[in-house]
Amino acid sequence: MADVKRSRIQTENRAAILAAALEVFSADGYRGATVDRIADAAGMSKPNLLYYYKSKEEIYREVLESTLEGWLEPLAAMDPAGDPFVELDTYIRAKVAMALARPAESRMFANEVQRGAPLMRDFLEGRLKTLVDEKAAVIGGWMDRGLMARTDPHHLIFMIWATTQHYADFDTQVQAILGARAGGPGFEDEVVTAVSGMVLSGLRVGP
Amino acid sequence: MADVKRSRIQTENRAAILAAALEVFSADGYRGATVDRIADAAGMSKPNLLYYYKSKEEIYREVLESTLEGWLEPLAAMDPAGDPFVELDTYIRAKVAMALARPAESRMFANEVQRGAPLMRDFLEGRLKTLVDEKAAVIGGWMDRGLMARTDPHHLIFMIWATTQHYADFDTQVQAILGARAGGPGFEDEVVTAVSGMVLSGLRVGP
DNA sequence: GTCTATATCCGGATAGAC
DNA sequence: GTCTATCCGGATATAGAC
Repeated sequence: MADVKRSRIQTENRAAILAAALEVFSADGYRGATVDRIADAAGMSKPNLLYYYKSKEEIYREVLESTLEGWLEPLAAMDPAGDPFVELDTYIRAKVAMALARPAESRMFANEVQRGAPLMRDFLEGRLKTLVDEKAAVIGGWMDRGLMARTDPHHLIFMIWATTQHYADFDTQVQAILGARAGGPGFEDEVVTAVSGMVLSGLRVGP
Repeated sequence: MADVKRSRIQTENRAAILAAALEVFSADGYRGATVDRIADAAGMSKPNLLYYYKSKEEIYREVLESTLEGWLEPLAAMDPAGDPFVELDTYIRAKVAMALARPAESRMFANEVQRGAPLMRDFLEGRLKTLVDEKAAVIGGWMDRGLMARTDPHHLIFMIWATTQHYADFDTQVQAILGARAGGPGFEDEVVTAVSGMVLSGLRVGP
């Protein structure tokens, strides 16, 4: 896929399709999305779109796979040798930034998982589980060394995922409740401060 | 709606339709769901189903509205006169129990919000916002009185929502990572302990 | 490479027999 | 109240002209 030689127009059109598909899939899910709306959003006709990707599923797989890796990076970057609170704060900061910068990707994954992850099962049980188990062990190590309070590392990771992705997946709800406060220029800092503060303050070890 | 007289068979069929619809809508979203699959799951023919509900949208509205109120109750029950940690722990406990007992409802709401909440907008900006603002003020009052550490009350509520609903909406992912540990008999307690512990420990005021 | 036209199927909804 | 049959719009995908 990645090594095929393509003309400039091909590259551009494929990119336009993937960008359009991301928006449609994230809003309506795989079943609810239509090739028609993707083609519209990509500014081309439906047959033309199907010249680049043979089927709706092929587009979906491509969008999923091309964005998945990016969401693993911040967790993978967590350094066992670092200070737990610096590492966790950095992680939370990165996840909040991603949720606010690329909410459509977050919603697409949420959608896929909510329908039982038919296309992501292997990824969830394989690469993701391996990475999470590994990082849970890192966090457990910090606890063993008395650097942070004891809690279940897996649930701590779930908590960070849930709280950060909430601002992407439930953006509509957050905006309905916070009004103009949400989405403004200082909002990312506000969220990072609140989330990081609440998550980490409970993990500090008493002096 | 509620006052119309109905035969026993009508009552049963309508209930079967709503139960089936909940499953289908929660997995595939409004657009992705089909009347056919709902009818199948309800054990009746499509025309027969449409004898009870005139359209797919009517079914959807009914399922949404009939389940919405239940999810507000635990928050509404939070008592300003109570102890903050008892009240918040009770709230978290109730939300975890609901997420594990009725995950399909949680996923259906998540789906509706993720697609921009076309049918729940008024609810989000009205009843929900009012309730959240009111309870945020209650939490703010506890902070003013020095009963708990200071943090943004709205984000605290979001955090409780996100962490508890995570176990319903991302159930597939949680199971992929935790394996047999998830879903077992002691799992609800495990989740309550982890979530309540992490959320509340950071809010305790120093001795 | 991109279009028009179209084959084919599926989904929502209705008509009318029983 | 429940069924079979069916209409019709919309959806995926393809054929073939340009």
